[in-house]
Order: sequence, then C-alpha cells, then structure tokens
Amino acid sequence: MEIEKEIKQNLKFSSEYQKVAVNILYTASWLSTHHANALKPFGLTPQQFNLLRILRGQHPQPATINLLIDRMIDKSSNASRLVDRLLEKEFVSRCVSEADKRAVNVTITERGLNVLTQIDKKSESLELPLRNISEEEAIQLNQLLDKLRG
Amino acid sequence: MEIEKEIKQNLKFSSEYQKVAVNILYTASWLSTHHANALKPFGLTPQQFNLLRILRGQHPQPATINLLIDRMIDKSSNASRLVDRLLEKEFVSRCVSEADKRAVNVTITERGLNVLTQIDKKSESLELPLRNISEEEAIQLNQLLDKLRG
DNA sequence: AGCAATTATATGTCACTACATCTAATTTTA
DNA sequence: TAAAATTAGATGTAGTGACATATAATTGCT
Repeated sequence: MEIEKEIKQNLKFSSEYQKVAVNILYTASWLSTHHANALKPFGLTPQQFNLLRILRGQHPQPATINLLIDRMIDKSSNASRLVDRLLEKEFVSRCVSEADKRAVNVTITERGLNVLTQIDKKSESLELPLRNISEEEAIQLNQLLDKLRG
Repeated sequence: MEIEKEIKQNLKFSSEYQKVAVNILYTASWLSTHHANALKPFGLTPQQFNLLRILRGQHPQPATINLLIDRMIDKSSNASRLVDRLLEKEFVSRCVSEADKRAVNVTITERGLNVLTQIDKKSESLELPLRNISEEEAIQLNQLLDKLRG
C-alpha cells in the first residue's frame, strides 16, 4: 500500500525525498515487527538474534564487545547489556580476556547454536514478508539503499 | 557503501532478500540518527516532531489520541506519553472533550507552531542526507518499498 | 432503566536506543 | 619509569516500542 494511505497523511509530502524518509522508517518498523513476532517463540529479540548470529560467525572463536558493536546493525545498541540477557538464557558464555584484562571474550554456547539452527529451519517465516518483490527488484532496492547512504 | 561492508559481515548473505531486510533496518537506523541530531537543538525527538506535525495538520482543530495513533509512523508508540512530554514543553494543550468525556482534545500551541516554523527553515538539514539519490531514483525507491509491504 | 460490551485513554513493565559518566587496564610519551 | 592519554567495558538515565492491564465513559441490548 502507498505510504500516504498507511499513515493517512492528508497533506501531501513536500518532496519525494521526504516521502523516502517516511517510507524507510515506516517499512523498517513494519519489518522489525514481523521479525520480532517470528523470533518470540524462541525467546529472542531481533537485537539478541543479530548478536547471536555474529557470534556464530566467529565460532569457535570468541568475540569482544567491541567486535560485536562493530558488526551490529544498530551501532549504539548496548552490547554489554544484550550479552547480559543472552547470558541469562545461557546462549553465550563470557570471560575476561587473559591477553587484555579490560576486554571480555564472549562465545556462543551449544545451546545458542541450537536455537539458531532451529530458527534457520523456520527462516522462511523471517523472509516471507519480503517475497512481494522479485529477486531482480530486491537487487535494485539494495542498490538504491546503498547509494542513498552515500 | 555496500551494506556488507558497513556491518563487516564476513559471511555472505544467504539471499538477496535477507540483504534487503538488513539494509532497510540499517538505513532506517542511519536515517533516524540524522533526524534525531537535526531535531536535538529544538528539544524535540523524532517521535515528538512527528506528532507535532500531525497536530499542525489539524490546527486549529484539536486531535484525539486515537487520531494521533492512527497517523503516526510507529503505530504502537505511546501517544498518551508523547503528549505528556509535549505538554511539559508547552508545545501542545490538552483538555477533556465535552462531547465524549473519555476522549481528550490535543491542540498545538502557538509555541508549538513556532518551533515547527523554525524547523521548516532548517529543513534542508533533515533532507540533506537523502540527496545522494536523484528524484527519479527516489520515486523508484518509494515504489519498491510500497510494493515490498504488499 | 439496567447490565454487558465496547471504546478512549492511562498506566505499568520489560527491552532497547542514545548518550553521559565511571572504572580499570593498557599504551603513549616525556 | 611515572604521569597522561587512550581504550574496553560497565552503569545510570531519559525516551521510546511492545504489550498487558486498568479505569472510566459511552453504547448496545433486553
């Protein structure tokens, strides 16, 4: 549906650029709602899931908090506290680095790997809402977003 | 920059669709950071600004909380509490509706209109980060996002 | 009229973003 | 090598999103 109708904007957008801004924010909100709902049965928030995937990418190597921040989608999310929550669920382990006692090494646990495997099996449900566009269009959309950010 | 490089993804995306998802979320985060920074000098958050613009669209008519929720970008944001904050800053006034004592009428104040006028004058700074794409591309991007949401 | 259902909004809680500040460890530099 | 600067991370706070529940007013039903 056109973005004007979704937010029942009675005043026209002053420019196509302003519309792009609202459209991206609105679509991101729509997407992360879908995302959050799909992950809820697994006891993970989208941010926790993102962090866990980064840790799987490193496995069996650990990651420091700084490495996690570097690779997260939302940079200024609070990696320390996200790790806290994953620790409570025993999806990760954490220990002070021997080489640099300021740093901590975070590693995904077997349990963490298992939950990701389960989610992988249901990954269509994460991508399903995106199938309204063709792969060709997806490529085009990615190019435009990359270009937008400069 | 390509999204893979921004989040230093060492593992390739499993599909162009997964990349679309990450790209939209990342771009929205990038955009709302710019947005928040541009609004900070005026003492407004993006959500408060969005709400205030809706109220300007209604002015001099008031809006109920329900009308605000209906038109907000983030639907389940908490309109009541956003209004609380705008009230503290005296950008809006609030009073119980005579016709329906459950409802409240929220109206933008002169002060609220003034701050929006000031922001309008600096609106290039809100749109500046978007000028990396042409108007043609902006139209295309809007069409793709609208189509994506089905 | 009288009671149930609905509606408009408020409030409480948890997780998260953004940002400032703090501590401790390491590196730099004089 | 000792002080200064930097770095890694933890912690505190305000604002917000998502969601559940509460309250009060209104509407619908009989």
